[in-house]
Amino acid sequence: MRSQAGTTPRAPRAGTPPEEPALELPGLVRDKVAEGRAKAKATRARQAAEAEITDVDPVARVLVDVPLAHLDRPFDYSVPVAMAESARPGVRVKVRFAGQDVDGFVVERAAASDHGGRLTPLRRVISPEPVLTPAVAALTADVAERYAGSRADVLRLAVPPRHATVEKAPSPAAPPVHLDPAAAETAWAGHEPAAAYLRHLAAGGAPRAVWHAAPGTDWPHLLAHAAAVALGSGRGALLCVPDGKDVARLDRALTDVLGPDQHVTLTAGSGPALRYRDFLTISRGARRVVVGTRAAVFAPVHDLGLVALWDDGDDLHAEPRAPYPHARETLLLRAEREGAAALVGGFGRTVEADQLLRAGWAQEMTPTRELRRARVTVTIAGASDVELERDPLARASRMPRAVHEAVRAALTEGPVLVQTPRRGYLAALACDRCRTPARCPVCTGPLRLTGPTTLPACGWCGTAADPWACPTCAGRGLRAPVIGDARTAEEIGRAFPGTRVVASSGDRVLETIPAGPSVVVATPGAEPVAPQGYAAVVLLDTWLLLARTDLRTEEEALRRWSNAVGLARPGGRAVVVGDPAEPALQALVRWDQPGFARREAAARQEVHLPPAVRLATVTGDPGAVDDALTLLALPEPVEVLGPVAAEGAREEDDAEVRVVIRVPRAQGPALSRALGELQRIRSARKLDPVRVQVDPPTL
DNA sequence: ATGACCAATTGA
DNA sequence: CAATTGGTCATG
Repeated sequence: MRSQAGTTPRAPRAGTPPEEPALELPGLVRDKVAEGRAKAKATRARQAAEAEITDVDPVARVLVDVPLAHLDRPFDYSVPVAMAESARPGVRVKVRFAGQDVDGFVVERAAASDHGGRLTPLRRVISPEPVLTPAVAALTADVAERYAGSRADVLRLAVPPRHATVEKAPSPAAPPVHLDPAAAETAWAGHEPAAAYLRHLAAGGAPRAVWHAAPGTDWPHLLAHAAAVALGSGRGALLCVPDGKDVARLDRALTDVLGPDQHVTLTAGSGPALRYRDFLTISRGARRVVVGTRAAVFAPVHDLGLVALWDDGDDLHAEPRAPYPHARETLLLRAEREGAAALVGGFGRTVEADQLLRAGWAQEMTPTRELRRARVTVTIAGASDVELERDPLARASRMPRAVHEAVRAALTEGPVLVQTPRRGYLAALACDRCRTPARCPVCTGPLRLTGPTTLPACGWCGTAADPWACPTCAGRGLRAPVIGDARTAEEIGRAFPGTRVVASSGDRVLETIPAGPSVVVATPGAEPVAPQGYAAVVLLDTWLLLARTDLRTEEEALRRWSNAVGLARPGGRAVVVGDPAEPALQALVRWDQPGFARREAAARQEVHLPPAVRLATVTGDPGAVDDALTLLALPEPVEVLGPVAAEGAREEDDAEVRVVIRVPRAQGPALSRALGELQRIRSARKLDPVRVQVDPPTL
């Protein structure tokens, strides 16, 4: 390769800067200078050999993969002629950065650089595949900013690792698709204003809705129809669900509605090769309908027309890796930036979704009164002591007679689902006679079993409860009230001899249920789907889900119950064992999760909790957190709570502390900016790291 | 991170 | 006075 003038290996002598040491320096220094010159000469020779710079757009802006927050911006490199074509925006490159070879993405090509000095040439284009589309590049910037995290971290979530073999294979285009425009409106009948929403979507619009599904709704089919409408408008669709089981359901529904080979599924389970293959299918535009779990929110869907999220209250939507983005927030940022329609649906309603309605960001979509009536009837069966004592059968199976009768009747029509809280879900103890939750006599904290052999002790202050006496009935016995699905299944088997009873929970989740009359005992979240829906759904021990002390206890319990009741068939029954005075249970009976969320939102506003306020935590060593607070330029008004010992920290060895920072909702972006700035300063000054979480899912 | 550079600090 | 250490700055 021919060298350019001024960059030839002979150039250094002529180009020597005036301040460079002259030749009469002592021997040692002269040797050093000579050595440095030889090195520079070699470098320039190498660069000259590789780096004749292209004429058109000779500058490549590159995001370098370094973990330092203050380097989180594009750097300019020159583009050698050999890479003029391949170094397109979106490709992976290798560049020299701060003396080392690092990976990066080209985000832009430009005619000139505003960088003063000489540009180093790109070292290598790793592959000409443009894996970071402009839309996703912009999204990663939004997400990093929102969560005060580094863009490199978000890019790692957004772009899967390369797999060279997979890249060689082409991605066949989807076959032509034939859609029935009326089918979607028929499927959505009964949810208002779905028809208007779908028409708007079909016409290329970007309507946004928070959707409350009627119980018994075959939601995968409705979402598949919505995706079909987006596809019919010449655009793509991205559907995000909590787990692999839901992906599988939606996968089947999409095949049903769109035919085969129109969509791609993305799950965490598939290996690196499959993951990259599916990613390429999407980034190359060979498929434009994508369904997946939270990792799919960054999928580079072409011409995105619709983003949909199912059951946004499920904690699986929260990414556990820094900077901890939530699928809901990422999708909504995406809908805004890419002008796509949005659909946030579920049997429940989160206060965050309610916030979208109150802010006027989205419209509400709910079942009509008629549809709700035609669907599932929910009743509460009180589990009063009296009833239990009179009814030995009920006592054995924790089922009041009313439940027993309902199950018996339903079994003649179809399968029955029994939801029972998970073993160890909360190892809080209760009196074995009257079932009053056992409380610490010192501080009224919940008594727990911390180990199989230890005495029950208070979960808050650690006081051992020995001896213990029930303040209600003076009983002396304690029991772990969570019986677990296996025991429950056994008990139900005895109560209904001749009925098939199967269990689904934890690591043994049933995909399908046996044909014919059967009782399925499942823990929350592990309920199998019955093809035609359940004839009856029973919720046992509802008080247990409410026994947690978490912020979202009630909302979360209602969500789990709603998801179980949602699996009932149209015309089915649901019977709930619990306290009829409990507001969450009343909301379930009335199928008024939106009303519950609205009241919950008001309550949170009063006590300054999200989403009425924007909240962030800063965690780390006491000194590091202290430094962080000094450096933080927080917006006003602001509340800083703590520092207090961080949760989960063991007493002696790692004494991490945490502060909670909250600001009015409108100051959220300012808080994110301040925290981002903090991380940049901290990283530039090499201070001890702190973990920043914006909107942590739990506190 | 890594390296360069400058300034203050330490040792002979 | 030179050698060393520590803080700051830039990385294209």
